[in-house]
Amino acid sequence: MSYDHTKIERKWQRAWVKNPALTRARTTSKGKKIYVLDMFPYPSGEGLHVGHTEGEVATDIYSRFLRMKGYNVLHPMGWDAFGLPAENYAIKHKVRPAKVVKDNVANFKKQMSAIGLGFDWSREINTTDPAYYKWTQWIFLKLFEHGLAYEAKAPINFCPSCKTGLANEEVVGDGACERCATKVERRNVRQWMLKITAYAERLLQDLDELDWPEQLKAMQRNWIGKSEGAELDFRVYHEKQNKVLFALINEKGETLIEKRKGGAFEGKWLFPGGKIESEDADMVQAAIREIQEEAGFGVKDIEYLGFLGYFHPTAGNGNIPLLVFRTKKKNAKPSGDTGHELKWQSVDEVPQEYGHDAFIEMFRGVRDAVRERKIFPSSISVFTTRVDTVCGATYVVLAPEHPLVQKNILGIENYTEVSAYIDTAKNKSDLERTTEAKGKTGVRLNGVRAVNPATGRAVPVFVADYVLGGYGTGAVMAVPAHDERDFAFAKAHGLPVEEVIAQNITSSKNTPTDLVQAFTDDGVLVRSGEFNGMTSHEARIAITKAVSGRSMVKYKLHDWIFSRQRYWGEPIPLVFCEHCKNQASDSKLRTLTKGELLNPGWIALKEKDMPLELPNVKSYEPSGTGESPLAKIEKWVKTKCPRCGGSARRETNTMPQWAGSCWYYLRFIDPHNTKALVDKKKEKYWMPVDVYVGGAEHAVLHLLYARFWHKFLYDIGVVSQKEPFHKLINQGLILGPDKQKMSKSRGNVVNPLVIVAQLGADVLRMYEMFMGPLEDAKPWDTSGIAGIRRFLERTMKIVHKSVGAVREKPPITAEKYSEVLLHKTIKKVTEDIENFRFNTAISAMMILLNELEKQPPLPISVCRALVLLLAPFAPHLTEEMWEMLGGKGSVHAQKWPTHDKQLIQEDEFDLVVQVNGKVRDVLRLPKGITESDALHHATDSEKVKKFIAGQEIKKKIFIQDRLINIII
RNA sequence: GCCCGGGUGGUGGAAUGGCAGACACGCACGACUCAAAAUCGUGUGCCGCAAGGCAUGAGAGUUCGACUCUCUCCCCGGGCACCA
Repeated sequence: MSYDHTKIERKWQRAWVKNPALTRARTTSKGKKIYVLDMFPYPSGEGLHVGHTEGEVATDIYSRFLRMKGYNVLHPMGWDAFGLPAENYAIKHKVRPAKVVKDNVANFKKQMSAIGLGFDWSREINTTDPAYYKWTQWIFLKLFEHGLAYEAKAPINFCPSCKTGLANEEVVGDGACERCATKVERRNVRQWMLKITAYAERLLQDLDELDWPEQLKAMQRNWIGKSEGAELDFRVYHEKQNKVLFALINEKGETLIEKRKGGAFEGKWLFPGGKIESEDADMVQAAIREIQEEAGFGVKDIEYLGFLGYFHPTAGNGNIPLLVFRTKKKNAKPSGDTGHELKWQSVDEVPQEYGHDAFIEMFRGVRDAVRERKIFPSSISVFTTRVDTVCGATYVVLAPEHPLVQKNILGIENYTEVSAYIDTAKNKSDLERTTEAKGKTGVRLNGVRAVNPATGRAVPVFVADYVLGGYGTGAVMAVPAHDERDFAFAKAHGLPVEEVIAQNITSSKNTPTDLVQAFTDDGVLVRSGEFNGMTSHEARIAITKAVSGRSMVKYKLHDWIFSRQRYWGEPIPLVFCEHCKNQASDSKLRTLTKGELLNPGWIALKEKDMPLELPNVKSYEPSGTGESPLAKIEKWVKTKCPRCGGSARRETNTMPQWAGSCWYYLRFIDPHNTKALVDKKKEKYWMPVDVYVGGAEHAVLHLLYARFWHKFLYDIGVVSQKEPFHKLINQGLILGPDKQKMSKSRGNVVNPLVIVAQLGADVLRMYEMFMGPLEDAKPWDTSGIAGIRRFLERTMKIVHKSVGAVREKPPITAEKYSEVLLHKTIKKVTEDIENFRFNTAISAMMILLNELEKQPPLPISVCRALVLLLAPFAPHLTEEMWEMLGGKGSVHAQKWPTHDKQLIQEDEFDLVVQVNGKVRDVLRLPKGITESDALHHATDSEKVKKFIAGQEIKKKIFIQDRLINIII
């Protein structure tokens, strides 16, 4: 009896095509469901390799097993086919990307079928199919409508090779493109962003409920990067400053002035207060007092906005900061007891000839500055997680990107030097910033001082690129004694290091010594005035309150850069309408969505006009200018505004590859629905995905993005669950035979079809599972594959022999021992499959076969049980054997065998006899034996006697039906 | 540097705190064969003739008993990396 795998596999694969119901999910919403999902592949030109198939074989085994157990199993497959490789291939070979995708998909499907993967092909989806991406665009429209999509022109990661912007998550290692490993550049490109940060807390919290690998959860937590702390304000001032100018504006942003009556200023237009001089370090408070006195406003009527910069109202007067205040009073009129009647007016109404021209110009500028948000706070907000260390803050550092150093509004005396430093920092690549991490550069802002809010001490201010512009407030209070980075900077620049946290109370009595490194743990406060003796934890609360700090939570997570300047992606369904932007008056605003208000001029297409299909273009070549190839198709770009009907231009950026995979698991549930993304009832039945299998490389990409979209869909009532994927399993990488990651460029790719041709699909499947735990990384090594082939051949042989024997004479009853082992194996294999421990399931079947082979021929019932156990693993061969055994229908439509609990209840057990913890004998004894009987048997044993002879038994440990340990 | 994993024969890997090395590969020997392959059988952690001893990266600890729990260290893999 030879095992002609090619013949058998062809035969059964054909049979399955004729009977697709075998692997289809039932379209009912009744019965226990299980949704088993693989991360759907990108159909690359190279086809599948053995690494891809590992996870798919695992889910196939699991699904086949569950179907036999009677579950309604959904196990679909589809294609994540948008993205650069197809587009690049299309450019190179001058073919349409859609054609490339079609060919590759056909190849993938062929390969999968050859391996015997039983997907429910009636639910096949493709992200590049307009009928599919209609709904991807629909979700985008919903995100836009809810104000979660916004346009921004910001420095982003740009891959010069892929010629497109990338998300932060797509930049790996030391600043390389995730796809092509090219170093990314910082570029200012207009982008669409998705507000994933709005979901940061929920994305973090809900991780706890998920049955995911800890490693993966840790990666997401790390990426979200939550830290709790507080923002503290450090007032800044110029060393030589004891004067301020200030302006008062009303709610419309008009600068208010007054015309004085009586006195020396009779008939003159003046600014309230105008200029004050004070020795008070807190000039804002001084100014507020002045306004109150002059105008009689209460403190609550005045709001401090910030300061505008330094001015020279008259030649030779030096730098005087201009502070801006706003009154919340409608029609503000002073009722001050100043003896003269005041009339407040906007500076614009003042005839030029009445005022001091320079003053009028300057104060007119206030309105524009407020409108354009060019008002700067005269304090630096810093974010810290260590408020307890604030008394040790001996300087303040700004990031080069900090707005306060972008222009010299602080009156920095060495501004030339400072701006040169900022330019250098900007031009540094991420790599340079990282590799230079140890040596901390920076420049002091001469003339500028900041006030430590806890100590009142004035400290110097620096700009340094070890402070990141994109995190927190872009400014830090530096506590060299208790932060490693600040310590390094302080040492490099000769700045004082002052300890304020001691390990414990006793060490706090010590005088400060020269630290060799920062002490970064929590401890007890010292040299912190009234806070001395508090623990770090207590102090954080007390100090935050005392200095009016704002408790704050920050995340490392940034919003998702969502647009790509490439062709092969979903078009973003928005148009830009100049008309709608300009006529956005109050009454019309009501018809605009949140998204349209947030992004003036951008108008959403109507749902009924989805999908917005990708037009055909002559060239897919990216321009590299930040424009997508779509921009060149004037006919497509020029369109009508769906809101006002006027002329408008389409958005020409496309969505990133991740968009389609953010929700595909929902479409599998209801793939042909034209009315909705997914039917609510079906969604409720099938979701969540019970088991999701795929690689860990998607930890902070697909898996984070999909969770984000899912939560949004939950919020708008499209889905019923907070999380999409309940249990997640990362199959380990299968490395090439050289123990390197399999890749085309390394030339170490193993094509599964080669194994299929040589040894058969069933052998390939079982060997991949037998290599080790699914989650472990392992190099591909075929040296052990013969063992699997032999196992299948032997199984076939024993079945054949038994069938033949039955024809000649009546079946022989199995030996009792074999029957017990059979049922133990049924139990073991069942439990192992349930826990994705396929390697030990296979070894259990091998043990059974080894035993059964000792006494062939076997009764047909035993053969059948063996074949059923093996069916999920070796679907082709077991069909063949099932037929040989006269089974009705497909083996995969049979009921999974159950074990006989009574039968495997043994009445004897192996008592392990230990002397002083060392095993000396093993005795076969009846279960339930008492301690004294067990001891009696144990001490009777010759092997044991040798070790206890003539010695007193001091102690004995007896574990029922297991072990006795005699201590002498 | 930080956060996760992991370290068991020649190899892949098994072991609810209770017989370490299941199962498989490889290897050795034997059977079959003129011979070889295939197949089947036996053996196979290390030291030792044996009795026995030693062994799960190293060292300590908890325990009657530790691959398993705790601590320190070393090594390998993955992730993050000036995130205040």
